[in-house]
Amino acid sequence: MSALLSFTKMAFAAPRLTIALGANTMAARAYATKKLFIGNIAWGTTDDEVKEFFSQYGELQDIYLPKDQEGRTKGFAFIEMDDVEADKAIQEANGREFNGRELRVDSANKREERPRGEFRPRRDNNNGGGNFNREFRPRRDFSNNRDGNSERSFRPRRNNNEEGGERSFRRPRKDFEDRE
DNA sequence: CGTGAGCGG
Repeated sequence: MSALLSFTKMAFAAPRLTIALGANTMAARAYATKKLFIGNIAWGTTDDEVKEFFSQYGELQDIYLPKDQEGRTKGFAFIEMDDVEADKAIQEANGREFNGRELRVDSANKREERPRGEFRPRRDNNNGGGNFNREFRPRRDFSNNRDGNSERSFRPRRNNNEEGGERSFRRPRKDFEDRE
């Protein structure tokens, strides 16, 4: 009984092992890191702001935010940090407001982890529901002029606009008057 | 771009 008690006491009293890292922290990065995808970032957000925001969950091993020519964020970022801290960041930072926008924090595994050339739909904004079922609409068939003759189905409309009485005046052929 | 769903080097 007492042995069991002491065991549980030890288990619960086990101090959080704090490994005193030496000079090079990078070499001591024995634990896994995780990359996070941060979405819905406000336009004017900078690297330091993102870094500062997520440093409260742990030390950032990497941070990258794509920007356009004017230096503004494209709206998302990638950070890399310790695994458990990254999970903590997902739990706590996802949905939190940052610069007026609700952040979306999730693990990032889409671009470079894509195994084979899977089909990646670009922005399909045809139905705003967010589902990517691309309804394929066959475009109009203009292929019936492949023989190049007069079998085309499209005929240019005659110009019948009589705006202000000034219809398109067609000059009479002088050949007739001169000839006859 | 009176931008706002997404996944970088």
